[in-house]
Amino acid sequence: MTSLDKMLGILDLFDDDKVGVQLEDVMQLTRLSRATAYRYLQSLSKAGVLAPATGNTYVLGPRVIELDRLMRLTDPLLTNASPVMHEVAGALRINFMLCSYYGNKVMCADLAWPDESLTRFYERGRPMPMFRGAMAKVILSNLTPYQLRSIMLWHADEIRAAGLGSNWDEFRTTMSRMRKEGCVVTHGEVIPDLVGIGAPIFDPDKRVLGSLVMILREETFAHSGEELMRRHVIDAAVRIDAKLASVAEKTGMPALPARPRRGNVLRNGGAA
Amino acid sequence: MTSLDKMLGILDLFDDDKVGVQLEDVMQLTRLSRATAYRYLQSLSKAGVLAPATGNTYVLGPRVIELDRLMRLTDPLLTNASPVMHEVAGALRINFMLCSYYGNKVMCADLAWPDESLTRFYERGRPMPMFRGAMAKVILSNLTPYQLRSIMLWHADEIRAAGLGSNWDEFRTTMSRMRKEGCVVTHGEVIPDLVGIGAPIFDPDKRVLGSLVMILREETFAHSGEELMRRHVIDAAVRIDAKLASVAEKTGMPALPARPRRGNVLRNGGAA
DNA sequence: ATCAGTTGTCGCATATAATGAGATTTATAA
DNA sequence: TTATAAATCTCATTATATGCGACAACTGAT
Repeated sequence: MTSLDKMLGILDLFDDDKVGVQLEDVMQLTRLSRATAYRYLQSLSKAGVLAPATGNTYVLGPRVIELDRLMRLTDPLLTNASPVMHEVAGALRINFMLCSYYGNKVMCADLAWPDESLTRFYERGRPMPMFRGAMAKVILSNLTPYQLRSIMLWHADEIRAAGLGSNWDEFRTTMSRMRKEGCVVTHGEVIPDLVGIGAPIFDPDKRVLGSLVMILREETFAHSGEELMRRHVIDAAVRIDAKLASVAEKTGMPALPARPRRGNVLRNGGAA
Repeated sequence: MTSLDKMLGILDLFDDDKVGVQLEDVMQLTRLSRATAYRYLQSLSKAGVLAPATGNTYVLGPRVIELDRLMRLTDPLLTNASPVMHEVAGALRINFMLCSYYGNKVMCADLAWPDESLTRFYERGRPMPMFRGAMAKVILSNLTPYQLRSIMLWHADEIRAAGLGSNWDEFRTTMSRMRKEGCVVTHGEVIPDLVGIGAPIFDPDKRVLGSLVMILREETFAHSGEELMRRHVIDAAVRIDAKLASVAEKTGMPALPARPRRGNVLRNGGAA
């Protein structure tokens, strides 16, 4: 572990219950001297990632907000897909979620939540499971064979536990079948009593960018007719694909932001 | 400049027009070898701050969104002040902005924008000037003498340019007067034709957390009566202070997140 | 599915640059 | 203002980041 990694490890100290880190925390984490712990905190503070606070603590800094703003501004998924999602959700009075794929994580990127009778379990920035739920499966199934192979290599146990196959051939077959279906329907895999209907969103090069997911109660789902709902989701996703393609056309391909990809996964286990 | 700083410097490469960095950019920035540039990118990617993307580029990663979510969840300003601001803005049909103070930066934390006839110049995450505009001045004027002194030491020219005083005594006097006023009114200092009326927001220890700013056109301002508008802003700010205090009471002081502070300013020029 | 070309990683020797201890300065609270 | 705690600096030491070249992983074209 390099000093770079140790410094970045400080970010791991933050979670929902810990809003500020103290020198002690850093010393304990890194096993480094007081002076060096301060040096790390200083570097992060200089970059604005942390900010010194009262009470000998350091809190997350303004840079985080700035960078998040940049992402919101430039994420093709947010800028193109969100409007479509909100429109469709509003018209149908059904809840939707937009998920983004980041090489090793599936994250909720945006919500359209017209049906307030359902609690907003999800929220922007919350990490989603990788092998459970429509949002994840629809993305997984549209990855390249190469990507799938490396994921299998490192997450065989989780894949088996999720019932996606106990070996490479089974996994591959399951994924292939899901992909051909055009969308994935899951029942209570993330939250009990909720059905997710997910369709993939592709960039102009046909790489999967993320997923659009309809979320409804089992009861509503039963009344609405599966076929119809699937069509709604797929149609919306296709509209988004077209929008992405037309933007790419207009701006001349290269201007479209590059999309996340797995790193050198066979070596690092998909940590990147 | 340490290697830690050089690595974090990679974040500077991103801006509104640059959504992905390439190896070349990093090598040029750091003047380091190909291998080391990759090492930096790898560390940042492992931490999720960056994500490898197609086209040999690295984009901002999911960690940024996660950390931003944490900040939104725990920022006392957002959780306490936003609801009050939205309520007041809605009732008056006047636009408001909530600004946060981060030791060396003033940033827009949230907006309530009921009057859509004004363009939304501002947005969450956009850095604000430090010496211009009601949002900044109201915060500045409520810093401790110690903090003011160190700011004067490093930003004397900017302070003079902003007309806040050409020496320590003048600056101190100006700040003191503003503080006693209870709120600051500025005309077109950030955007022409817009008036800002800002009031400070304090934590239970009477330290300034940020500012609440009413934003209206010169014309509207003239019609509305300055005194009345000032009262509206101050009243809202006081309500927020009370809310913050009562939360602190209930949870038992220490649970209230610590607030940003300037680092060792006399040495590092307030970079932290 | 296989294969050439590109992008990313690794192993190792070397020297640079990070580290720890303690002195010193800066910040905060009384 | 002064006392106390927090943060930073100085400097000798050596651990560790660096660069080079070889190699592996990935991409996309056949």
